[in-house]
Amino acid sequence: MTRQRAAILEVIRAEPRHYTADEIFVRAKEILPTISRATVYNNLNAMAEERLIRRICLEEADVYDRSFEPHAHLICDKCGGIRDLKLDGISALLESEVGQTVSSYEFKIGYICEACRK
Amino acid sequence: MTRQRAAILEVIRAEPRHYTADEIFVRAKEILPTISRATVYNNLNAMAEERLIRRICLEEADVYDRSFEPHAHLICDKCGGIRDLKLDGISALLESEVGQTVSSYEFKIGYICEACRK
DNA sequence: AATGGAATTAGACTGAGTATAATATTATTA
DNA sequence: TAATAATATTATACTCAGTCTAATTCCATT
Repeated sequence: MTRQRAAILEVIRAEPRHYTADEIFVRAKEILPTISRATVYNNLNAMAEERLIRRICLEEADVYDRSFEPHAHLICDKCGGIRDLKLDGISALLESEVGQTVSSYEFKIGYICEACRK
Repeated sequence: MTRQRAAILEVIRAEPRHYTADEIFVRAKEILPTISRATVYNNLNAMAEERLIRRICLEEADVYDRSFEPHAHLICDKCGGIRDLKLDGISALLESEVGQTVSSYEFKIGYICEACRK
């Protein structure tokens, strides 16, 4: 665990929200001013590969989830805000319907968030 | 329905596989040699908006689905191949767990396809 | 045939993400 | 501790999917 990776993880896990690579870069720079953009991208890719964090692919840019723990994402059609949603029963459903080992999944659900419904 | 949009739809619906915007551009050019890349992107965006087709966001580039009909996508971790999967019971599960109207969803499931398992 | 609105075209532009080559750090061995 | 090897970081150039723009073409309506 290099200082750079620690800083990146610190940023990702500081708040529940989901950051883009560039937001993480800017915030990590506040902790480690010499950190390079490439290092941020490298580590995000490596950590996603190692299943330490999860990449969520959105329209504009990818964002990152603080853990790999499987859950769905509610994405507001209006403001683009993301909310985590633990879906009980999804594993059983998947297992029975897919009929073979599922390595991971990404489940994005469109809706209108409370703030935007007002 | 312009000739351009018709050509794009013809390409998308010619085969069950999922094409990138650029692949659609190349194939649409065979039908309508003067078609422009911008037109392909414009129409794909418009048709996705109108829920005529569906955009699937993959690592490399987005691909398009011939219909908007809700279903999940099995994506092979090795070769990247996509297979459609109709998941019965997902609507009921979503309705009960989300607790409000779901406008659409995108469900990508990682697995190893039959060909790659051999 | 003339008018006006909408779609298309060509090509310049943007920016998220990648590749590269040089440098710095850490681990290993003697 | 010093020398060596292996790995990670840095800075920056680069790529390329997708967007933007301004000029042109198409098509419906009168």
